[in-house]
Amino acid sequence: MSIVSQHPGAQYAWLTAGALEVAPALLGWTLVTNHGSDITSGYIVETEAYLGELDPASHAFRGRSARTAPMFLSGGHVYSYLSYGIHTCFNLVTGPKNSPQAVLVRALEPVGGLGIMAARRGITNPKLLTSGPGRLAQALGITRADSGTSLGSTIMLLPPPPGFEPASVTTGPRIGISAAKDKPWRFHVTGNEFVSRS
DNA sequence: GGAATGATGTACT
DNA sequence: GTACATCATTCCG
Repeated sequence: MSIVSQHPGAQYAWLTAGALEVAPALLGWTLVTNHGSDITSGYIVETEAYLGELDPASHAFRGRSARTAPMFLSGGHVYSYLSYGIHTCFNLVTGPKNSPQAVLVRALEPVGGLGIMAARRGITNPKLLTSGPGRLAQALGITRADSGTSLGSTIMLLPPPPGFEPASVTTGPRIGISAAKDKPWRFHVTGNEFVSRS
């Protein structure tokens, strides 16, 4: 049985909460992508919250543009963009419609489709497959074409498995930004070896 | 081990 | 023209 069919009723309504609530709550959820027969998945172990118009580090800080329009959709949509000309970064839009907020998924612990991920990444070391926003997007086959789509068909989010113990969460400043560096809006599973930085 | 750097597209000044 | 929510490689110690 595939990991997808084990969780046929994934619910996304809770993603309309604020990014600061959703970002830590996503830790331990499973992100799944399904491209034809290529199914890849991983536990979310690192996230960052971006608070839209209130947050100078957010792409939505200066308002809506063609690129950032998906951030203005309701929670449960996808916002993906090209970073540094090379890497795709994957975000989950949160909050109600026209309240631009998003959670950047920065690292996964690989669960399913390791061979597919390795082929997409061109490497085999499991620790380097999904430990970073550009890396995980490549491993899961997420591109800018997914920006503005909603969760459910190609990209899915599944609750933590039964019996999953809530992990200890470490909070700290976000990575790779120049504005609002003091805001502790990065969350990761304490001690997990797949986070992009400890 | 860590620091520096090139790659390369898009948005915005 | 400059900055950028990054990564892999190269250099130095």
